[in-house]
Amino acid sequence: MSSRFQAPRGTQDVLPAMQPYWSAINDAILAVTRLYGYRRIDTPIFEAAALFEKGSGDTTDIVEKEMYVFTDRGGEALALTPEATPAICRAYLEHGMGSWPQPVRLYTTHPMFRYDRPQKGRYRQHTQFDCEVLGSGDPLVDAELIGLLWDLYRRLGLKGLQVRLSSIDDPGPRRAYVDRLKEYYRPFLGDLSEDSRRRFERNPLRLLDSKDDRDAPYKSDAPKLVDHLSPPAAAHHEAVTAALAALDIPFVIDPLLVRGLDYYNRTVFEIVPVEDERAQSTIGGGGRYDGLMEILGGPPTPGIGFGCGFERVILEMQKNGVEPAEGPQASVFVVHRGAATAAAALRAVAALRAAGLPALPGEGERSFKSQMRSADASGARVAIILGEDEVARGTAIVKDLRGEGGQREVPLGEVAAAAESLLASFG
RNA sequence: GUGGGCGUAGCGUAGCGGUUAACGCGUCAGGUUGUGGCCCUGAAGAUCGAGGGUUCGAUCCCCUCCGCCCACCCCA
Repeated sequence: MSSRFQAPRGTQDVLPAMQPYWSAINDAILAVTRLYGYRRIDTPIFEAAALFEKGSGDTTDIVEKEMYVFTDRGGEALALTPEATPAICRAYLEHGMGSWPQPVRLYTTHPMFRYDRPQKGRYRQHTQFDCEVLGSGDPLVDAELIGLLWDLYRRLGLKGLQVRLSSIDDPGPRRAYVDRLKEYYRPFLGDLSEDSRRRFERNPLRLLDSKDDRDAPYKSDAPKLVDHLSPPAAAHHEAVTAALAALDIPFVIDPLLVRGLDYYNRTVFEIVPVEDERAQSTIGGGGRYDGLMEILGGPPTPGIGFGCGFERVILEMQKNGVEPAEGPQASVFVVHRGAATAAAALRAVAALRAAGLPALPGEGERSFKSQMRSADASGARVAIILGEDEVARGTAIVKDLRGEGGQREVPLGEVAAAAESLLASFG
């Protein structure tokens, strides 16, 4: 057992039984992106490692300790994509999308790789639905983007979700705020948790996000970034909240919301189940990144985007009791027995499929009983039975598997038509 | 990376320091002459996660590793 191969840690097989969830999400994505005017883009599974080191920020956890980096045979330093935004921005610059009509709305679904300790809702390979709007700094775009994601969840039947919104200002004013925050915390440094002391040096904004009880007393009185925004960022934030209100999207301002990527400015948001205390429950999040294109060597180009994890959305769907319909099953099962019937069975199955009916052949070596059991297990509603006697007569039996099991004999050439009319009679 | 819990056939479980490790579901095969769903019978299927140690003897005790789960960190 365990000496056999297993899927690598933190990865999983998506078995047939789970595929309806994936299809439901993909269908909903297709519908919603079409309605909102987003066009699909697919970027490579791996990119230059430096793209993420520069783009995501080389002090972020994603880059510092979670990236799958490797050197290929040509000596290139590559990384399995840990997040989509830098890759899509790279594509924007590489293909001159700046000369397309602005803004450019793009989406993708893409596997993401992060070398993290797996737990529920967190995997080393996961799949994200990702949307980016490039070339617009309009706050209405922020609201529209959030609205798209909200719409998606609604279509998937998710309830009890909440948008958490904040603004982390622009880099200059944010630095000023961070200084003020550090001044506030400096006198208490000795009382803080070890983690928070580390944050004080490396990422002071995270101080506000601490879950350690020792830090709690200081959090409430700390100056909040949203309350001290620079005038342009404040106006932007106001406009976003007004737009969300106009769209009837319920949201709360969460001053403690800090996202873990360096490139964010102004709008940041997450969508979470309201009554879920689990740590890994965020099912979508993103923000604005007006400075990223320049970091990547391009012209100043504002942008905003989000990532949404399929696996977590599925967990949420299950929690909500959403059960996507199974895909199409065989509706006709062709039972046959004996060497002389093999060719007729093949032709019957082919004729059924040609008529658009999902059809499955039985295994001619097995008994009729066994094949009929298979027919039942397959979910088929009609069985075609080809015994040696029938084939010799040039006929086949068409049997109703739903009710009492009535059957009739028809000429071989009429099998598909007979099955079709029987299926039609079921309504 | 840190701390804690867990790991018995495909799935869900029982079990005990000592004869052939049990049950349900599932799978396969039968239940008379060529026919499903219910029912009955039978069979296959587990080196009791892996490796090492303690012991006369370990699935059950100890160590290491692997994996899963939970929390932290962080994130989708």
